[in-house]
Amino acid sequence: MRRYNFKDTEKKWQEYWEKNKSFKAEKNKNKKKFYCLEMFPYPSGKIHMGHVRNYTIGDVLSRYKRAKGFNVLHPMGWDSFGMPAENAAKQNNLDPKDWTNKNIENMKSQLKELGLSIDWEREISTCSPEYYKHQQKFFLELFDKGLVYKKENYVNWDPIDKTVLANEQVINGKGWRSGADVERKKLNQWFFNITKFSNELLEDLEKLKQWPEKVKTMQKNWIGKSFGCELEFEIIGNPKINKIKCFTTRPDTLFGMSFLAVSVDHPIASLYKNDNKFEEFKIECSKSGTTEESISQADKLGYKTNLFALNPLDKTKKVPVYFANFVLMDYGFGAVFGCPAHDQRDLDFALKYKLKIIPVVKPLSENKNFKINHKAYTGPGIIFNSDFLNGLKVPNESIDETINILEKKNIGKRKINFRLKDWGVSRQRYWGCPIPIAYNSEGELIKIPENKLPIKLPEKINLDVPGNPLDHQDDWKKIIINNEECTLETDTLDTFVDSSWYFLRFCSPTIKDKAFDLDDIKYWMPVDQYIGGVEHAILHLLYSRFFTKALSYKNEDIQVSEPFNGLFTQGMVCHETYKINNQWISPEDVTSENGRDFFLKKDITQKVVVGPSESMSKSKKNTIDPGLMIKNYGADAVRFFILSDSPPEKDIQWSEQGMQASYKFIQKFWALHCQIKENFFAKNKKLKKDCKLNNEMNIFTNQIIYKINSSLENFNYNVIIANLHEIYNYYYKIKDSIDIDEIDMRNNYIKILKIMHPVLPHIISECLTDIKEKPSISWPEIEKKYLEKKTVVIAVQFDGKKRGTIECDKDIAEKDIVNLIQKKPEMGKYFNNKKIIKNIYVKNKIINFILK
RNA sequence: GGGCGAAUGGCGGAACUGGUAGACGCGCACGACUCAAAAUCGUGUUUCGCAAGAAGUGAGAGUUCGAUUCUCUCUUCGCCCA
Repeated sequence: MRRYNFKDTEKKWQEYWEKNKSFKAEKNKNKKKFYCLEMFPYPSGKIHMGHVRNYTIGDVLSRYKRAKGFNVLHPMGWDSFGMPAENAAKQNNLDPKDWTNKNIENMKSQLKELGLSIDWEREISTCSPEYYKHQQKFFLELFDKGLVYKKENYVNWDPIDKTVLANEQVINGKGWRSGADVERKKLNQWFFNITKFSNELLEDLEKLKQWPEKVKTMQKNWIGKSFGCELEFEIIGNPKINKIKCFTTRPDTLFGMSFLAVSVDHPIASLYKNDNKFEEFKIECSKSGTTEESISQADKLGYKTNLFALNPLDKTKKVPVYFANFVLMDYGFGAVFGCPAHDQRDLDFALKYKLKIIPVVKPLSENKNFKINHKAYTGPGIIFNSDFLNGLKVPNESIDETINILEKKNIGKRKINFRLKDWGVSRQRYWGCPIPIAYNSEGELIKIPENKLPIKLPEKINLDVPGNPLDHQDDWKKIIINNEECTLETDTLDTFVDSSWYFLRFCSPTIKDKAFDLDDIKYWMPVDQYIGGVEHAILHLLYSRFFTKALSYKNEDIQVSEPFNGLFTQGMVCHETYKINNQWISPEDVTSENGRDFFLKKDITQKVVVGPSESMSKSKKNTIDPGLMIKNYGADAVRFFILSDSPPEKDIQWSEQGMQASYKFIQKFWALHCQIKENFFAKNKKLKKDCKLNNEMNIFTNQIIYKINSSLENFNYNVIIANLHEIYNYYYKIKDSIDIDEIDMRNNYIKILKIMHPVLPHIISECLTDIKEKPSISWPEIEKKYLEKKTVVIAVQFDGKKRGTIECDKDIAEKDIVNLIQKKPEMGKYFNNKKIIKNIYVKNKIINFILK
């Protein structure tokens, strides 16, 4: 027996797959397709463990589906535009393109070392003009459909990256990439009209049966549909303004109104242009970001105007008008009425500025002296203190009935409002897809004509300039359109645009004149299984859904309404954190003898402080390099470990011990294979008959195929690993047995190898060819007769408590098993002096005696 | 503050539609091999108990012949939104 050499063997099979184009996907309408897609990576330089987990999960599924006879499309590409390239290039005086392409080459070879069953002929890269030229066409197509527009608005400005961030890219008031405090700034920006599809994006979530509920809920909340009404308030105090419009979901609390709050960006702000104190207030407000979150966390600030608003239901009541920092211009109409008694935010504001607090909803248990102190009442109840609304039940009856009244009086209108805002796609960066728009000398907007596309990025330019480097490219910016000299738009597109349609491009990756072939997407789309991190649950998935809908909007040729039929979100890879003197230390520099106390490798007198296990990140230095692991243990062992231990949707702890155990499994399995080969596959052996263990082996094999099969269908990949251990344990037990028929063993063992193949493709391919089998896999059929047992072990309960088990024939009748148990001496003590009131018998599982 | 989810040995985790809790792995203990160690192999490993046995799936209740699984209350943790 030779030791298993994973280095040579894995290389051999990777070359074999490449040479034989084993994973090439070709459209074949006679075959059922399966499109398996993992979220494509950003080419940052090296692959990380998150990639290993993501792509291993997808690879196991792809190989399984291929074995099952599906025509599998399993492509890979690169999300290659974006800031890190630009920053790295600036720091090291490189070209972003060179930096990116070098990273792609490196990561591609790393992915190949993992033994992934990818059709590399379909590789795409979003920074290539071959890709983004189609994106520019889409931009113009969406422009023509009225789904793209330009407007001036406040943006989240990242002062470090010097770019605009979408609301969802602002986390806790900081830029998601740079971590800088986000500022408010007014800019002219390009937008995609995603809100046009708000309702569709919400309703179509229902169609996505194979998506995690969690993700659907997150999207639902993000879209944020709310039912309410719009209201007009009469304003007095300044003849230039007589009305302000509001949106509210609680019109039934209108009699509790004690102020009206408007955004500092509201049109009426123009009345206070020369008011220094107002300008100061405005600056104060702009210090917090524009997200709902940062606004809600900021102190409630107000600026009292000389205006008053009349309560539309009782015009004898007037309330002051404030500018307030918690009112957003782009939600509703930038104005809200304040009802302190029933909204905590309004209450905080009212307490601060000593405004009236009038309760108008009381819980059923309270009387009409119900008072509000420091906690707003938002629960159900009954309307009071409200004239003709009194007695309405909150919330169902009161809201609806109030809107009816408002509509009748012509004061308000029923309205549905969405939290979702249009998608700002302008970025003031170089390394992104240029927007195919120019401006003529009058500043008019000109679409770039088809024959001038693509607008390619200029190469080898100076990036070390403030703001957008493209602004400084005077030669590049000049373009002649219809004999007129125009200036190119210098904004580039948000990289989320690049990833909003790449799954379509994979269907026709090399076609030149269009983004995809209709027939190709008709065959391959939608993606049957999409796999990626839950961190993209909102942004990327919502944008991709929008983009798909935008393309099929006014275009009957495209019948895809949802891009991803199935979605699986995998958990993160975590590792303990280490510190010395409050400095993070990499696991590579740490050593331990007992697994409890850790020391610095190069100086073992220095004790390392062990912190909690957290998701691997460069900043905490708790990363493990997959390249190194593959080098030390082999791809099969790494794949095996990353799937073991935890269910794929949950976080997994990386452990060196676990990694080593996986490596040992590979070695042990090879040793077992060699023994089985010698004992059962040698030519000079003779066949035997009536072997005792045949039946047992057949039962084991077919049961384990059944188990692995259902685990594969349900993403219970950690259970599959446990099953592979069981396979080893069982076959190790019978490997030298003389009580097994050779032909039977051979058949069973080949089946076993086949079901192990998706997880461990290299060693299993080697085992198969080693016993003269083909390395291409067809999934073994289950022989049902072996799933049905002849005898079963039944649990025996007395008064619901298990007291023992009994082996008997399958499907035994109730009276027979009762007889059998009563005759058993060890059961006697449970029956003594007691009467059987009844017994509950569940066939082949359990019998329960109720005694008295 | 709201929504969603989770809690099972020393650890990661199994358990089909309510029916034998703890599969599988790690760790640990003992043993074999060895001059010795590592590696490897064998045995054991929920807790209490010498044992027979009893208890046991975050806490408490409920439904049921029977609950890790269903219902309610609570505690803790995680994620998302605010």
